[in-house]
Parts: sequence; C-alpha cells; structure tokens
Amino acid sequence: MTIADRTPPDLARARPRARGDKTPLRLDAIVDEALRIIDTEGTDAVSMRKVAAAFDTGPASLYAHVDNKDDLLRLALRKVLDTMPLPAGETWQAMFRAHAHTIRAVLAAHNDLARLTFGTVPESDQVTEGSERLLAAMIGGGVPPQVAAWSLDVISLYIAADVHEGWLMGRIFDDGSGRPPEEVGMEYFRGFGERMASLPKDRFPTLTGHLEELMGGDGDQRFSFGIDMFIAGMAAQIPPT
Amino acid sequence: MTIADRTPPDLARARPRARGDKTPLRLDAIVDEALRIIDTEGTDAVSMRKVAAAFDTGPASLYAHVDNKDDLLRLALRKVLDTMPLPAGETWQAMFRAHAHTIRAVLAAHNDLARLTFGTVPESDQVTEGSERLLAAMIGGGVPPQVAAWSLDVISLYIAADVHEGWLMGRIFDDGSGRPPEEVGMEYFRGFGERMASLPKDRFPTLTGHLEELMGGDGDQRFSFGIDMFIAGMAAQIPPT
DNA sequence: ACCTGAACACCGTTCAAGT
DNA sequence: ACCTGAACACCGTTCAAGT
Repeated sequence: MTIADRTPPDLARARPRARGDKTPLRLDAIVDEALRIIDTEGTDAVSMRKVAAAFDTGPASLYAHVDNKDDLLRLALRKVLDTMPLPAGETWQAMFRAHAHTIRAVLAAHNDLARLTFGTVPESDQVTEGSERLLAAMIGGGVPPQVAAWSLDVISLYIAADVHEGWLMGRIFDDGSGRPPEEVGMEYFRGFGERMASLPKDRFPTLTGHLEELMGGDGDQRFSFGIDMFIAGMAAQIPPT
Repeated sequence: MTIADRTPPDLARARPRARGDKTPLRLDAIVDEALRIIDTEGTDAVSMRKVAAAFDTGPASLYAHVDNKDDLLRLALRKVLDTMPLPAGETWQAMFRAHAHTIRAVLAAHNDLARLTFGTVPESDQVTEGSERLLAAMIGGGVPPQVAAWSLDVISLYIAADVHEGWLMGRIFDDGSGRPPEEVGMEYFRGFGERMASLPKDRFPTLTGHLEELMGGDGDQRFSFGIDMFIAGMAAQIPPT
C-alpha cells in the first residue's frame, strides 16, 4: 500500500481537475487560461465563468486580479504581442513586407485575437522596438518621416482587418453541418462566382468581363497585393535625389 | 364624450407605446428597429429582446421573420449599403478617392455598423453597381485588371477597419465618467504622447526623434493618407505607354 | 404562417461575507 | 488582500401551444 492509496477522500476531492494540483489564482495563470480558450475556441468563447472554472472557482474570484473582461482580453493580447519577432531585412521595402507577413502570421495563429487590436494602442515593448526599427529603416531609405510615421498606423489596421476577415471567412466554412470546411468553402465560392456570372452583361460589362481577376487569388495573394501596393505608394513619395 | 374617451381599458392597454398604433410585425419594421438601435446605441446594443419589445412582444416572435440575430444584423447592413451613393469623378484616381471617403462617411454615420462588413460579401445591388463603375474607370485608366479587381477587396477592408477603429476610439473617450469626450480624448493622447516622449532616447532614437510626425494628424488625415498611398501604389502598376 | 409565454442554458458584474 | 456564493439584470434560441 502506497502513500497515494491512503490519500483521504476529502483531499482527493480537493484536487479533481485534469490540470493536476489546483492552480493558485495568479494573474499570469488567469491570462494563460484566457489565451488557451482564445486559441481553442476564439475570443467570443472567453467568459469570466469559463476562465474561473479552470481554477475551480466562480467568476467573482477573478475580479481581485483583473478589472473586468476587457482588461483580461487586453492582457492576453499583450502577452502574444510580446512574442512578436523583430523586423529584419536588407531594404526598408523588404523589411516592411516581411514584417507585415510576420505580424499577420502571429495574429492568425490565435484565431480571432486580431479583433482585440482594433481601437487600442499596443502596449507591448516588443511592438515598440519593432516600430523603432521599421521607422529607422524607412527614414534611412529616404521615405519622408511623415509618410513613415503614418504608415505604421495604416499597416497595423490593414493587417488586423485582414486576419479578422480571414478568420470570419473560415468560420463561415466551418458551419455546424459536419461537412469538411474545404468543401463548404468551395461551394461558397462557387455560389459567389455564379452570382457574379449571372449578372446581366449589358449593365455590368466590366464585372462580368473580369470574373477571373475578381474571383482569383487566395487570402495570402490578396494580402500580399495590398501590402505591395502600399509599399509602392510609399516608394513613390521618396523625393528624387 | 368622444369615441376616444370610450375606448375600453383593454384596448387602451393594447397600444401603450410611444410609436402610436402597435406596429404590426413585418420584416421591414423589424429591420428598421434594429437599425434604430444601431444608430443610437451601437451594434452590441441590439438584442432580440430589445427589438421585440418595440413591438410589445417577446423575442420568440421575431423568429418567424428572421433566421437569427446574425441574419437580422445582416439585413440592417444591407439596408444601409443600399443607400450608398454611386462613385463619380473625372479620373479613376479622383473617383476612387472620393468614393472611399463616401463609403467611410456612410458607414461612420451608423456607429459601429462597419463591424458587420467584416467577413461578408456585400449583397447590395447598389454596391455591385458602384463596383462596376469603379472597376470600369480604373481599367479604362490603364490600371491592370488584376490590380483593379483586388483593389476593391483591399479598399473595402481598409475602410471598414478605419471606421471600426474610429468608433472604438470614440467609445474610449466617451467613458462613463460624464466628462466631455473631447477632454478625455485630449488627455488620452497627451498620455500617449508622454509615454512616447519618455522612451529612452538612446534605445529609441527614431521614435523619440519624430514625435511630431507620429502624434500629428487626426483620423481624417490618416485615412486620407492610407487611401492616397494605395492609389499611388496602383498608379505605379500602370505600364508605360 | 404567424405569434406567444415559458423555459433552457448561458452571460458580466456587484455585493456582503468570509479569511 | 484575496476569495467566495448568491444574486441581479441581462442574453439567444427552442419548444409546445395557440391562432
């Protein structure tokens, strides 16, 4: 007979969770649990009750550590932003392009976490450091400082919107029908294409005449396109030497 | 004694609402009520219960007319999009720029309605007509068809993100404290500026060296900047004649 | 077909009471 | 300071029952 076998029932009941010993209620663990729910179910699935349940307690217990649900989500976002790689590249264009794709990939790895970036100024030191390097590269490359400064805003907004839209699209395809998402997605796009193709050719000559261009390209290609247009636009602002 | 005076209590109780005669439960009226709530309180304030209450009934009654809450919000969005003015302008650049500002203004006039455009293909005939004209102008102006086609996507996303962000920012300033939003907004920006200014100059020479450019410009200027960079980027794709 | 009341399974936050 | 159970004022949607 081992020690474990002799554990009294009360003590055994005190640690019933899969996560092993009852995790103490610390801010860090609370934020991690919120992030775990975001990663598995999305931001809308985070509830104070669900987070609290992971610690075998009620929602009221969380309010000793966070102001409210918004505060908790903000902390979860910051934690992810703090893992953001720093921008790197030979030219400001290469750096800008690569970093845009990096930010997109990091955000997209956490379901609809990108939604939380709207209407907030990122508080992450890592993001600040990234902004410093990007701005220095652009200004060093001849981009007018005002163009470089505002470009940080624009690009953040565009990336967040793209990731959010991509996630919502994925959600549509993953309807509750149990059918594979790719199949639903294909059907969705076929339906959209058919609606475009069925437009009267006389009233919509341009739309019906360019179905391939309108329908073509996946999310990655369209995102790249947007970034590249923006970079080209900034490059056009560099005064001739 | 008039007829009205003789109205029995039961009948009087049947029409107690400020909206006069009890509005019959028609889809159109339901969508209008949802839109009224969106315009006064925002999309999050729309609830099936609140909409139903305007018709002196319970939420279950709505389900004879709409599939669910998402469906109702989608219908409200379409109703607004159907009021969108058509693009016009001398050149494709002027048309593109003006229409971007128009879309922004229409969406911004309905609080955070713009949020609903994420992850959806607009079903509005008015939007389809606008796309036809924009696309024709761009291609007619020499913009490669693939660039023109994808630009519709990118610009929709950017406008929606900008309006959504702007609304969220406005929300932050309009905290429950009762203080005037402009004052809260000024303080918020001053705080942000001070945080930027207090960054160590040796580690963040570029950020601290360009505070004016980073902090300057209101929402309109920053939006215009993004649109203009994108237009310049597209213009750079026009092959030399 | 349209409408309804009641119920189900949830929410975020507050509060008095404990330690 | 931290934690808790109970309560408050909400949600979206379903369902059996009505017309």
